[in-house]
Amino acid sequence: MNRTKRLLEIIRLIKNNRISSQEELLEMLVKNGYNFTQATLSRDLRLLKAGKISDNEKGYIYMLPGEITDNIFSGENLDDTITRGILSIDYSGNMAVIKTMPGFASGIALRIDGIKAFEILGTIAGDDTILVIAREGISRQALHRVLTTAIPGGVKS
Amino acid sequence: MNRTKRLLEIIRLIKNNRISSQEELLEMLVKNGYNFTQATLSRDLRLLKAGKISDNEKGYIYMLPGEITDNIFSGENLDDTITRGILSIDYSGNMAVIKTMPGFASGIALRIDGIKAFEILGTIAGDDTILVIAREGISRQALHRVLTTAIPGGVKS
DNA sequence: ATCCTAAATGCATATTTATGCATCATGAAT
DNA sequence: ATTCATGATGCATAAATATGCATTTAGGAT
Repeated sequence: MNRTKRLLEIIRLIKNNRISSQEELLEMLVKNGYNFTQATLSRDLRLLKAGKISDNEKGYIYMLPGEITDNIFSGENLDDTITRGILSIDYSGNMAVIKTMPGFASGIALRIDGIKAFEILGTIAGDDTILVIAREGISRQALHRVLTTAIPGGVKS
Repeated sequence: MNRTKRLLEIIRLIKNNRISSQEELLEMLVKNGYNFTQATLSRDLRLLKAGKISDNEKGYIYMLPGEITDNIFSGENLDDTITRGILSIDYSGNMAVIKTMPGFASGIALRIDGIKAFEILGTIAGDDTILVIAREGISRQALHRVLTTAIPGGVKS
């Protein structure tokens, strides 16, 4: 039983494809070695808060909450600022502690919240420190990958 | 036979309400004097490129392209928001992560601190997130019970 | 007016998604 | 270890949504 892994795969598939039905998505997952039913997939999608939005090519496709708000925070100038604002990322237990330049923490936390990553339960920002709490079962590597994705330009960890 | 007028009414209804099914929407429209069937409504919604997105209260609701981002906060009256301000509670390890509407975290954390529960070591509040750290050995269920007590009527998870 | 065409709609039904219930797995409490 | 509670899942089916086809409607063109 590996629900977390399956959910992450579902996220990946939705992000990288235009999927217009659960049947279609299920087929992909089965092809990738997962074995379960549409009923479970329906529940998975609800967990991920996936929605269906209009698409020119395929009528309607699934999307994840993060994909919508994403571009709001993804201004190029902002990216540079954020990258430079981050001083370090360290891990402890299922948390990451991000040190930033004074005053940058809340802005960067906003950015991290913006991607609405399944792996991240939430963030709390002070003035120059952010605490990122990972969902249970998420590995340090996975968390780190999500964070570096959220913060373009990469980080020297 | 005034499709345009009907479409505008549909837009108005979707913008001002949280509608979770065509049946529900159709009922409203019929009550407003329109007379047609679900089949037509389905076609109307496709025309408007309406989509369905996740909603905390009603599961999934219809939305129109463009007003995607403001859906979470629309239609809330700010009076009973202390409880309504809570969007979700998740658990990881011996912590709970409470997501709130922006700005409400500290107020709600204050309330949680107020009950001085033995089970809770402390809370940290950002702008829209609260981290609740449980005493060692406290089960997730116990923590959840304490929190639901601290926040009457606030949580359904 | 008559005819023609394209859009709009209803009806019946297909397709898609959600869910009640039973079962099995997992982990905590005793 | 045993009992209990909780969560995850499948199965069967309900609920929700989309659609093929026939019919009607609204404008034009003659």
